[in-house]
Amino acid sequence: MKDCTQCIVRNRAICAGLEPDELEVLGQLGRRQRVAKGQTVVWEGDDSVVVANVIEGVLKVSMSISDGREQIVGIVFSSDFIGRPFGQQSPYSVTALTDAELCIFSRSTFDSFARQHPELEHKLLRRTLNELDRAHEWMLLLGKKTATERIATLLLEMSARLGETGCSADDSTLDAFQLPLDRQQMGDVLGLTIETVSRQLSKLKADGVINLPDRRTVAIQDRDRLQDIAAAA
Amino acid sequence: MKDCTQCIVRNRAICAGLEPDELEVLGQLGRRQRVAKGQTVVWEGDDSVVVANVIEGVLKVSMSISDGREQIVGIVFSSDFIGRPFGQQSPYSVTALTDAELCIFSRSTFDSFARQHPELEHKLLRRTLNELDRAHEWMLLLGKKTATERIATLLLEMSARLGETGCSADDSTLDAFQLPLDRQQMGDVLGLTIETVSRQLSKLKADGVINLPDRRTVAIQDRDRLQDIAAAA
DNA sequence: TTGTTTGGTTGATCTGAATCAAGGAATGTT
DNA sequence: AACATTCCTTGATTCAGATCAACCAAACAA
Repeated sequence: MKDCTQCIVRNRAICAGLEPDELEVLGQLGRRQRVAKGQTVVWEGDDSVVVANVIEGVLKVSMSISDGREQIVGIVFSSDFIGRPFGQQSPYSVTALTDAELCIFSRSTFDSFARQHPELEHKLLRRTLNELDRAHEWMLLLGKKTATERIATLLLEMSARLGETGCSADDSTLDAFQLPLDRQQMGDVLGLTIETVSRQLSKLKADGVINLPDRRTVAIQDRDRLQDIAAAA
Repeated sequence: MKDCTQCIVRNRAICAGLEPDELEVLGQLGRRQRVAKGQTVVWEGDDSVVVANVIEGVLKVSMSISDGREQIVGIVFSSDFIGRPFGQQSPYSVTALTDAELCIFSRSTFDSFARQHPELEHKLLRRTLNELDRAHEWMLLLGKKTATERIATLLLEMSARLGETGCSADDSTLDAFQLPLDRQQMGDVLGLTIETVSRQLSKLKADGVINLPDRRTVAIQDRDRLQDIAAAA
């Protein structure tokens, strides 16, 4: 990798806060890699050989049962971190939902660099704590929410996360956006089938809460109502 | 607190690995506190004022929806860490399932101590990564597993975690143990109702996979079969 | 243009778990 | 011992979401 100082996720990824000389060293350890939509970069159960920063694109983190049932346990965006540091095996797979660009490190190399740079470990800790919070939210959704509530929650979450740019000012929650997920994947995040997802979306559209100009785009028409539905109010 | 070096979770809690002088300082910052079964030590949505190590006992970590639906998102045992460091608010409640003893720190005090002790943050990071792995496992369970599979998974998990003592040698998965949860709480962990939990337990008993000598105790009769059920094999 | 494929919708039916409803068995109280 | 109370089990019924089954529409290929 040439120059981390020019990286577009420089201020949002875990590398933020490193001193120029440290960044220089880290830059030498990583390499940029493009991955095509659909490509899997980490396999569940395999040795955890790489970790990475997401520079561009959206990826899914998923786990599955032997008979093929799959649960998406996370969706990762630009500037997020992927992979399982400090662990022998990766408990999940990571697959690109869109074409993506990553900044990849060998896991063991990254581990030892991190151990020598407390600031980096601190960033990673905060990030992991946030992810854990999100996982807990999702457990509440999967354990207790109805299909409508789940769909509403997902749409609001996607709207918020696709709107995050890191530039504090315009962390505008988007009212119209492209879903990086197809219906099957939405089902796999929400613990629902493709048909239920489709029906619930149609219902929200019929009720005037959202609009669906085409397969992949969602336009939120009545955010307050969507929020009420998501919160079961 | 008098003397951390005598603490029974000394070698398993995040304080493990601190130098004697650091441990001395940390000891001054914390205080021991007993909590009775049923008592809540952290409230969802409140300012995150305390964090703690669990010295003795079992606690639940839970989140809820305004209408009262509750999901248990974690169960915490002796030597585990509770609370949300580096965060303004606690996203969950923590409630004692048995009488318990904690080693409590003010959150802000703990945060700054941690920032000055990379070794501690590293321990906390590893612990948080493990918890995240467990949360992901549970998302798979909540999103995709059947009632029987969920019960089987819970019993195996409780057997394993109650068996962990930190002494590497006897991390024996227990074949008989006392559940720290009642039926309602089992339902709240598994995303099931009390009736379904009861029926599935009765079924496993009828099939000779487990025995239920009394309300709270479980004896695993056929661990292989239980594992097959949990893994959907 | 006409197939073909892929992804999405909608309808009909089924089913696993929820809900509703009684009891029963421990545990605690007077 | 008699009575609550709490917790659990079991049965009957219902229902939200799964499954099964067509069909539709956009994207692509020939």
